[in-house]
Amino acid sequence: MTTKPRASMRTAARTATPTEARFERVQPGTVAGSLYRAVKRALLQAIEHGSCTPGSALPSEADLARAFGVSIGTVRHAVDELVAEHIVVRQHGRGTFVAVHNADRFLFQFFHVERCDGLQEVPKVELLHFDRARAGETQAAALGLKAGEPIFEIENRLLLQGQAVIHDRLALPASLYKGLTERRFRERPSTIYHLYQTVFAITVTRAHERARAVGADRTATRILGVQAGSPVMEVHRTALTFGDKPVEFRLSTINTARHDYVHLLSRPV
Amino acid sequence: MTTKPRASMRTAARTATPTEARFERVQPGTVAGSLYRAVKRALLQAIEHGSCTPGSALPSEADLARAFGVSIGTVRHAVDELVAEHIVVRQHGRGTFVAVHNADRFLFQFFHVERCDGLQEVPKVELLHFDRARAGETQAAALGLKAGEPIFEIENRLLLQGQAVIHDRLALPASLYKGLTERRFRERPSTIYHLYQTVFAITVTRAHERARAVGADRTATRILGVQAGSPVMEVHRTALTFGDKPVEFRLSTINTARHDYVHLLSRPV
DNA sequence: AAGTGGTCTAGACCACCAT
DNA sequence: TGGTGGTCTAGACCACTTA
Repeated sequence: MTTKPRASMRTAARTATPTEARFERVQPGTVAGSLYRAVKRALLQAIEHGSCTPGSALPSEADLARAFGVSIGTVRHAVDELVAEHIVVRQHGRGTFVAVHNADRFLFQFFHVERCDGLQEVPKVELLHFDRARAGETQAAALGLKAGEPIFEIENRLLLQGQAVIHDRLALPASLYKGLTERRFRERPSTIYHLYQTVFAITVTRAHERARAVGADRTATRILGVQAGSPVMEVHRTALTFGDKPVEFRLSTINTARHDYVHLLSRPV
Repeated sequence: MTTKPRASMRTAARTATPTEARFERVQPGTVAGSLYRAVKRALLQAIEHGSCTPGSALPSEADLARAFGVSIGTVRHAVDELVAEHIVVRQHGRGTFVAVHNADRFLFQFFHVERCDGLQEVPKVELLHFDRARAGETQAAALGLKAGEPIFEIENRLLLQGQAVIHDRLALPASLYKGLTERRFRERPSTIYHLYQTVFAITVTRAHERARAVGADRTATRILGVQAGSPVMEVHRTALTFGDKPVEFRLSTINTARHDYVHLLSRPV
């Protein structure tokens, strides 16, 4: 396919390389025929399979180019796409790092409720319930399981400005979160997605949500303090990891009396 | 955008005249210091000021590089960003075209209501009311006007699968849409944003929405056929053109009994 | 066959960060 | 000062569309 003879190039000594990943020369794959896509795939594999852990630096672009046997421009093209997908983060003068799920990222990418006047705030999360259960129809469908397969079921109440605004019911496939306990969940140091990422090597990369307006049921009145039957928003979120594999289903009930669900159509570049 | 946006694009490109824009050599500007940003600004100016009209082809990348006195790689970097912002569309082997607001783009970028089972459909729009009015507080704030400034107020009912699902109330600054008449609005050949673009040279580039759940009022019951007080979604949308200038405010009431408001968090690349 | 965008190379120099 | 990403060049060849 390529005219250039790719002479065997020994991978450079990686004594200074901060990750453990070993990269080999790439050829344009058959699936997505371009070289930069092959490089991207290789980097994704390394991140997905734990050779490059969240927060660690990738090898420098020059090193990657040498290791893969491609030019720097090709490496940059691949990394550009990973940056656009929030998989890695570039820092001028420092390096390129595997993105970490911290509070900022959660607020920016995965949390869309704010006060009517536009005030944004990281929600305070109260754990209400933690249990093992079996997937119902909806949960199973969203998670790609069969009904009855084991899941963790977790209930949270989210507070904004000290007020209960959101009731979340999470469903996690038990097979993906082996060893998860209530204590471990409760004592996580950061966001829930940070817990998934650091303890279970599950990185949430994308999600999709479907929202509708419903009347508040008993549960909503009890947990959010709204009147029975009063209008609240109900959001079904499925969170995905690499390869669009579902790793969390979340049913949220939002009291939109003093808060809005915000949606930006086409972000600026 | 699961279907092919090709056909419409193709027609548009064939009928439109090639661009008349004349480009001069660029220097790295003082605002955003890089050369490719200067190229991007120049292209945006040309599009915004009508030298490159919607549907027409940009000069080829080689020509742009010559005209601007930069290398092709620099031109591509600039165009890459315009593509990411949906300002232009590349077509391999044909050229790069100023994006047209057609039904496909509307569905893909600006319409987020679909049937619970995931069925997407271009809504049928019924005009209910068309009038000149004066901006209220909310409308003025969203549009960057003073309360009382003249606007067009337009009411639509949107049908999906033959059922009334959405009630839209649009507010347009009268100063931006001089000569707009009910007839012109009613007899538009395509989407509303296509009308803005072709007749008033207003291209909607982005929008932001704020959604909440409310009880259906008299108007909602009359127009959507829902029970008084039943939960419906209310969405405030502000549509923006270049430079984030607001050009439309839209208040939507959505009957979410059989339809969902959909939100994709982080699109794939 | 001619023209377009898509990929890729093999460098260069600059801006930024840490030491 | 050395290493990183950010920008830019001046080409080459490939894939695709149209005439």
